[in-house]
Amino acid sequence: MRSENQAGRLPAPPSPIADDGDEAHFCRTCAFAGACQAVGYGKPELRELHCLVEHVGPFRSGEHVFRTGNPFRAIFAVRSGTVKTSMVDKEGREQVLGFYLPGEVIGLNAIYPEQFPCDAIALETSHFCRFSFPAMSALAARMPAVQSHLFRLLSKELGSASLLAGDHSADERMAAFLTDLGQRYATRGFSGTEFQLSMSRGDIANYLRLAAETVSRVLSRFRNQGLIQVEGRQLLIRDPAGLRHIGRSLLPD
Amino acid sequence: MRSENQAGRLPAPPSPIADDGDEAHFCRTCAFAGACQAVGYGKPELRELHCLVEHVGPFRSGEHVFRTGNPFRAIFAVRSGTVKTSMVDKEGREQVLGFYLPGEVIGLNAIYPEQFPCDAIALETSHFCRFSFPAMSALAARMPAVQSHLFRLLSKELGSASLLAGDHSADERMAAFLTDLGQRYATRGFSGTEFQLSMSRGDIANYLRLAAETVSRVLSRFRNQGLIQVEGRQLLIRDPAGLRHIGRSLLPD
DNA sequence: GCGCGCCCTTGATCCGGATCAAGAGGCGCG
DNA sequence: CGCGCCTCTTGATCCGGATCAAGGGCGCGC
Repeated sequence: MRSENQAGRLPAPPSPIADDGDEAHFCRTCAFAGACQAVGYGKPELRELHCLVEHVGPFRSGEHVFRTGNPFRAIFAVRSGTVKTSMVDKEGREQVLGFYLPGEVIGLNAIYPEQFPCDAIALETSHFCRFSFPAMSALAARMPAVQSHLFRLLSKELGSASLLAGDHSADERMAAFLTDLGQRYATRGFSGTEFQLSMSRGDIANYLRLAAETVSRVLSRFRNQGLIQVEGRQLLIRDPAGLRHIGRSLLPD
Repeated sequence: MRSENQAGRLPAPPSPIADDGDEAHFCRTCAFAGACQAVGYGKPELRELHCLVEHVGPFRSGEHVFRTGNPFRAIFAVRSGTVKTSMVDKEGREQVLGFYLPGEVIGLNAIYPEQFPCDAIALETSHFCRFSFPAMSALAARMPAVQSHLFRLLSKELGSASLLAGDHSADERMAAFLTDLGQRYATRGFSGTEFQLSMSRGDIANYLRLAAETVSRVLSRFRNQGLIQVEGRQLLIRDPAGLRHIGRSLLPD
């Protein structure tokens, strides 16, 4: 399990790290930024939200943030690094459920079963904000903005979960995956066209329900078609519109 | 679009209809029963929850409960009948997202986008309870039980959405589908082994990401193996354990 | 009653992606 | 430095399920 922290051969772009924030501004790129803005900076409620946060990490590549069956006590926002969530089915096969970038939230699917239904594994050295869920719920009851923000986070994840469900070709899946990743990086203020794939081909394949060989082949084909430039895990999207068009049936709008 | 309401050739079992309830008891099989029980019957809060409900229907087979793009104002609990939710992608292909039985809730994935991201279409004559979402949110802020119930509903749906995502054989999907349907009927107090499939083979196929022909073939095979008895849309599960075993990799526990 | 359309079933063929196989490149470690 | 492991790539073959095709049953409207 080598550390992904060191730069690779190529000059790596600055590592995506969510803005650290401070008492007054909190993390600007954080998934809860909206909730904070809604109540206005400096209000006592923001201080309360800020207080129930605990910074945890670093987790090195391969380390678990939580494990299947752990009692559910908190949700986590990614501060830096990348995480994958995955389930292991009864036959011992891993199922990658998703990848989470700085500013995104993991653990929401643990609310109902009251224990984590999946593992969360760091793909590179990562840091998190830990939000105690009981405290968060109590705060939500007093702050409508926080409550509706939680509802929206949950509902949003519902929407994205149904995306990878359809029956689509390997090309469509791959194109949509890369486009989506780029968009999410862009949303958080990083480059949406040039970034590191922090997960292995095997993880991508598993997530997209393809074989690792197929992922490799599709990436090669995209490279030959001039859609992307890819060397190891370093990716450059040369034709974002073309890529988006291939994956259009899986992508919103 | 013929009405599914009339009984078929076979003597149909009593049509699943969620208990109508009254001011004191509300719908016992309803998805919100838990929230009501949590605060105790007869309390003023229950009256409030009961008050924000509006009964709507009947919707005949093929009619829309809501359409993609409709502004989101309310969620719906199925009171009687069955609904499918589906999206139509940019190529005009339909994607069935789910089937909802009496007592289950539709519309949760509309919270984030603030408009319905899918269509909801009655598969047989159906009735609903309509919960105004703004009113529900306001109530949730005052009643922790309602709030946590909403969180749990959302989180639960997150869990089930990731089920059909994996790459599984047609047999596994079909077995898991039938087992799941049976379980859900059983949870609501109906027979879990004998019921009507209220959706067409085409809808099942679309939902499971299979061809309609494959669904037909798998059902025939299951019948020949003595796992089920099926005549048209009337289904009897003869070997629940066997069926569950085939679909085990998709099923919880 | 008769014909038409829809849903369902079953058979034949085809194809995308899985699987099997082999080899290359990089990295950590002894 | 050399070895072994792991990841990635590329080629060859295979298979499950899609697609194409045909036919039956039933409900409904004329």
